[in-house]
Amino acid sequence: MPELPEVETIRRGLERVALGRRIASVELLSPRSFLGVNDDAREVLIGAELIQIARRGKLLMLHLDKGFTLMAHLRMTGQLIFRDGASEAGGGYDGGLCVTDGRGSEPNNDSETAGSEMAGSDTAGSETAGNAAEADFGGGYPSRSLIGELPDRSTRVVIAFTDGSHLYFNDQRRFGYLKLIPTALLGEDDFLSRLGPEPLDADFTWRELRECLPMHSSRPIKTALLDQQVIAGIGNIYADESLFLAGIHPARPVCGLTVPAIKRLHAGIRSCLQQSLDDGGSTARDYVDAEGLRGEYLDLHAKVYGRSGQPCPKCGRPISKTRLAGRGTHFCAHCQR
DNA sequence: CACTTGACCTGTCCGC
DNA sequence: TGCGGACAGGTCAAGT
Repeated sequence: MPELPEVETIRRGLERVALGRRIASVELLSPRSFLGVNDDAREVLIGAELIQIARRGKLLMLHLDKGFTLMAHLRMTGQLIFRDGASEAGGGYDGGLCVTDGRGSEPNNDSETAGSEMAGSDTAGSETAGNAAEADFGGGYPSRSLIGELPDRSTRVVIAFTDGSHLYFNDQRRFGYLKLIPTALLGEDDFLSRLGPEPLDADFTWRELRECLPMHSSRPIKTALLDQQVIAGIGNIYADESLFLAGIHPARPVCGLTVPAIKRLHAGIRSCLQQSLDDGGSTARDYVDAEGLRGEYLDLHAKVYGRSGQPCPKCGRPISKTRLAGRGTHFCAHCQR
């Protein structure tokens, strides 16, 4: 589940490999995964250069020249995967409107696009999985799509660049989306404009945390942490992890938090996010070895998440699991009060 | 008003 | 073996 560290990892990866590329075509295999597409979209997208990649919370913003921005929210199962040139041409899609350069947008593309992808100019030997090219990159929900052949059945949008490279938006469950909006209107986006502070910013102090928390509310601290309007970027995994590090019970009311507890929580949030970021989130590199995708991801990043019944790393008592605000919640009943 | 639950979606895992 | 159901969780909408 891509949370702040994973999304930031993707931002850095795409910045490294995709910046400066120019869009040749965009194919919507799942139109619902791409918001804000209208008659003007084609004109905006085709020929646009990717000039900057920013992040706010779990939201990625791919800034294009021409004054437009492609927002990407991966939600649960989203992935952004960049492949440098020589990828298998996109044929046999199951439909959907298709914004391409050569011809108009054709709702039916079966035979049309089959061979239309310009044969890569620098098609080398090109290995598939295992030995990814230097410029390949993938991040998001850990699945084999990160290293497998693309497009695959969870591919929703394919962005082809003029140099033959591709950016794939994959999303098994279609919760995520791409959204095209004028950069000048970013501030009016409902979700973006209401996001809380960035927990990894240098000026996010414990006082800042106290300020953004609803200190008079009796709602459980965990649900406050999950609220993107309170703090941006924390999801279920890092909420559980932060609270464990801070020794705070997830159901504890916000109004019951003392200053020392808030300081511990502040430290816990920052350290688990930073730690995960240092580990590179969950990117394709973690999965080159194939076996045990899930296990490795959780081993790397979780002390309590997904470990119910296993011994608490602090006291050795078994980790508990309950439901809070409809979410699986993992904690140590002894260490977290 | 404050908080909880359901819907969205699809792949995986478990039990019968 | 096959099938049904529970489960996973980010966010919004609806419900309590």
